[in-house]
Amino acid sequence: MNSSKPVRGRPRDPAVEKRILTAAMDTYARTGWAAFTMDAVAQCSGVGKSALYLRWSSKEKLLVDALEEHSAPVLAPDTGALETDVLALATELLRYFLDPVGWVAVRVAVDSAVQTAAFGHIRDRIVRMHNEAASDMVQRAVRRGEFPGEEQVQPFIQALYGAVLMHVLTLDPGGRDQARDNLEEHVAPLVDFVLSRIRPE
Amino acid sequence: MNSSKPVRGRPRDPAVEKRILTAAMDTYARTGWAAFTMDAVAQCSGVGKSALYLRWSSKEKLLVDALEEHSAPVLAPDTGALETDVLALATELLRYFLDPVGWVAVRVAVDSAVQTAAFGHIRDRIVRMHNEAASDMVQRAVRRGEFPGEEQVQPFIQALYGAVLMHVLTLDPGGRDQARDNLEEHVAPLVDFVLSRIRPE
Amino acid sequence: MNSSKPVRGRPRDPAVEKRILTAAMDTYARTGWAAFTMDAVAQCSGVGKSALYLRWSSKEKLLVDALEEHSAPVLAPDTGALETDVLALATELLRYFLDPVGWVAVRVAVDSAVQTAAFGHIRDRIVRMHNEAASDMVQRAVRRGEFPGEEQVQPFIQALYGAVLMHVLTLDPGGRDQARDNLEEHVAPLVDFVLSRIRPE
Amino acid sequence: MNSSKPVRGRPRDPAVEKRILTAAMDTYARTGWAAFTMDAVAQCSGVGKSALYLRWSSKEKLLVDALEEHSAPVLAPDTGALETDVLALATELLRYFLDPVGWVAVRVAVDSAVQTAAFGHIRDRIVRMHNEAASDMVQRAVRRGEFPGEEQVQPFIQALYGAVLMHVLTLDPGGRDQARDNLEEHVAPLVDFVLSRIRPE
DNA sequence: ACATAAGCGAGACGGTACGTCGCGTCTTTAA
DNA sequence: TTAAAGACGCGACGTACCGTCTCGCTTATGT
Repeated sequence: MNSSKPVRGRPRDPAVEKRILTAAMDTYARTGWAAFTMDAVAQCSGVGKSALYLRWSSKEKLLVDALEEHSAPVLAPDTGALETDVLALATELLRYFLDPVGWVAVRVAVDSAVQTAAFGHIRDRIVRMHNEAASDMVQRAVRRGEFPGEEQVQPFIQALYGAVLMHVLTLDPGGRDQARDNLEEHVAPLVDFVLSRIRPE
Repeated sequence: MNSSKPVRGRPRDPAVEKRILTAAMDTYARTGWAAFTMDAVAQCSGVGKSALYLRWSSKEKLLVDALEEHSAPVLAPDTGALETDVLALATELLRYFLDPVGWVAVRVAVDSAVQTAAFGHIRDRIVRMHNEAASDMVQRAVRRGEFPGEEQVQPFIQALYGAVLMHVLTLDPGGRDQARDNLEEHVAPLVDFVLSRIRPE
Repeated sequence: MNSSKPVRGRPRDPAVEKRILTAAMDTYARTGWAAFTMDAVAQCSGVGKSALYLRWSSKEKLLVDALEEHSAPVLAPDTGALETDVLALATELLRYFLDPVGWVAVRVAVDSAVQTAAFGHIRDRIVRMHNEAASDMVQRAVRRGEFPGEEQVQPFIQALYGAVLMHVLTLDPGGRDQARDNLEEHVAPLVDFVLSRIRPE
Repeated sequence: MNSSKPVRGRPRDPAVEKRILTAAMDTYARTGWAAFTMDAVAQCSGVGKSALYLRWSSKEKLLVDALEEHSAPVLAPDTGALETDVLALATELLRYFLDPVGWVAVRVAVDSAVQTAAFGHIRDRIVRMHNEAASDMVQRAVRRGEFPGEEQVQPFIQALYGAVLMHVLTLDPGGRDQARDNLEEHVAPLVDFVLSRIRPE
């Protein structure tokens, strides 16, 4: 069925793509946006700049793809009960936000929320990616009768996500390190708060 | 007591400082980070680059100060009841996040959360600035017996702030415009949800 | 044999080099050292500053090369007799010193005579360039028996060059303009004097 | 009699002028034109920039005055005979050209020969300063009948000065050091050449 | 087999912003 | 009014990146 691409010329080396994305994440994670340079990524992945611009037309686009590639997108396992589902999701989310890779998603989403064209639809993809898992989870709870009404789904998700995000944002560098080793301890109060009044008293 | 600075040489013109900060916010708000240029700010404020670098050693530092200067830091009025206080605060917060100036605060906080030196303590300042108003508000509620316990203060604030932040993050450009004109409508569900967590059943 | 440079990457465009050198001389000649700006040269030659600094690490270096490139280095024609040779050389030299391009050579030689590193060997190149033609001329005269002894060659050349140089240095702006149109008239007395030193009585 | 200047306000400190001129020469001699900075001169002489610009309207003007102040202007002693006069003058001239202070004169003269207004009459002053001593010397010789005719005066002076100048210009750094310790040895051949045919055979 | 087409590493290129530094002026306090 | 200190507007410096462009070479397909 691949007769539809009668590729003439040398085919793209898939290894190159992989090397670039890895190098991109490495570079960003290690040195931050300021030193996230196309030349640096090229050098670090042993690739010419042509290979980069052949695939991504700008730095931003590359970063987003690198991000998407290297982020296990916060799975929300079906534990059978909302409470445990939420705890698992929040824990996973905290781990994600504390990881350089995960934090990039936040950064890009925040950046792209205000930018105009060519950068705007990136936020969509990131938001959607994260929303789906959470929505599924809540829908299951609704079906089980654990969650009051349809109209509180978005506020719930936004409060949950937002609480974890704000919690991370509030931590100082030392706190971040400490949190990485005690995920549940940091997450529990937030989950407790968000679930209170939903849980049958 | 001011013998410690016997003012040698020409003193810095405070008007210059003001003009720069205004021009900085203008430039950023109008053109975004990409076109937020030191030369542009200098030109637009009728100031030499020396005057800029005499006060701020980098673009980032300048932006942060401009931010702090020009952001009325989300006053939480004392309406006498937690419910109305929270609604007012959340509305103000939404307006703030939808404003270019306000969104910069988020951007910088997110950026600086992961960076190390020379950019790190900025997050502290921003976080602290926003935390104070909210904490005061909740403390008042605690005193009035409207708020259950001390240990839920931080989760409450983080959920409230986070929910508004996530809400803004979720909006597409069109939604942002629409939200600016219907602040309460967007804020109400979130406030309802968060407040229902602490309402006695 | 050219295996020593296997030409990796895009080769430098020789046309760029040429355009820069021309623009450099133009800029210098028109506006003098004060307005001889790297940005100006770049702009005027339709070239980025990168292309400039890729080849010359400083303004001075560029000027020197521009100089060398665009100075027909005072040819001393073989007329068959010392007297006419000297007159021709001196006339040519006067024209050269009165030309902005030529005077740069003097300026740079004088500057670099006292500077130490990174600017010093430039004087050598300029001096050597001018010395060769003159030495050839005198050697021919020595072979013809028109010039007394080997040991007077350097004093002779230095007196001849020096006399023309001092003559130009002595002229006021008006005099310079007038001299440009009457080269021989200005040169003749100097040549007469210098030649009379070696003429058999 | 000094009632004609009923100086109001604080009188100028003459020591300041002296300190500045000394610091100017020091700075130039040590570091060359590139590092000859108004701020540097001010700092090095313990003086504010105002004091500098109160007296000289530009860097160039200051340098010229510093130059004039600190250069014993090549005295040509009356030894009673042209030959010894010329030898003394040339020796003194060589010493002068080999001295940083003296070389500045050359540099400024060369620079100002091509520059337009505000810098041009400086060459006049320098040229005149040096011309007077030499002219006097030759006039004495003319009166004594040691020098042929009036019309050869300028060529003679220009050849003499020029020969010494070119000789210095031709020296490499090592040669300059060596010449400073053997002035006569370097000067003698030049003087011999210029004086030949004038001296009674 | 050999032309044609594309991928790829390397790095030149036109721009543009960076942060620094110097000029010559201005503005303060102290003498 | 001078003097020391240093802020100020301006503009060039030399560096670094962006995104594009050419090289020479490699690796495929199509004839």
